[in-house]
Amino acid sequence: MRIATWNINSIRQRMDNLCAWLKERQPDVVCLQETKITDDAFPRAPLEELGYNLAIHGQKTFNGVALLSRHPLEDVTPGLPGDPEDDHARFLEALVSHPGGTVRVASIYLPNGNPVASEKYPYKMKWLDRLHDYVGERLKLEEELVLAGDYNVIPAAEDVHNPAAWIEDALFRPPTREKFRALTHLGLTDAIRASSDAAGLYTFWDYQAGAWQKNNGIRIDHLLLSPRAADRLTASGIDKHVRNWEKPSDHVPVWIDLDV
DNA sequence: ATGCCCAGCGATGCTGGA
Repeated sequence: MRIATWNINSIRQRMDNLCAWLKERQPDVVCLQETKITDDAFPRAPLEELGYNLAIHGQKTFNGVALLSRHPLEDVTPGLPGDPEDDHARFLEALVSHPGGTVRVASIYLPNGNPVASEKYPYKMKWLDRLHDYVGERLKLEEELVLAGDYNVIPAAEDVHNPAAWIEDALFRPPTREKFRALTHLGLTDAIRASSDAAGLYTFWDYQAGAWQKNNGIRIDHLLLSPRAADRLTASGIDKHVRNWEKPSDHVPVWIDLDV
């Protein structure tokens, strides 16, 4: 089973690229972020015509997550537990039911957190704490669990072209990375890092200042796997070439293959 | 040294992104 994540930066602006990439990569499940659309306006038809079931959790203007799946989606649950006041559409979980069993998949759009001196940074840190609590509970189920999305966290120096320029940024400053490590130390495997120590495996390049042309990128889109999912991991990849397409998102798709 | 670009909203220049 192939599972992918992609921050598409507006479903309306990216539908042509999304459909072209679906045909090319043939994923079974896709976690989307930054759909930027309300559920009633979500363009379902082109995706359903390609054979995907949809689960969507959106809002007007910002955020918005979705799941596409060739297999049936059950237990569809929007929202990360732990803060009833949080009305951002940043989390959507479902159980993918395939012929050999089930895989639980969550599409995650973690808060950016900049500027650090604003209320946005504590919101990000609290969101990481909530995710930590959620993962602790979920791992008790000993399922195949895939937490995929835009984490807005650069895990380590080898995941950023120019670490010095990012050291005070909400995506890379040490307290952020500390919380991300605490999360993975619960027992999650970073799928890309399971197969390569190479530096320069980026998933985002800013639209500004020729960042793409200079390969001034960062790795912030991750698939984190439960032990049972990690045991089934056979391949992973970053579809960097999509950043060269017309009207690209600033993020590119990341995918894994699970032998299930 | 700083901003550069893109999207949404909605009517024009702002916010948010990372």
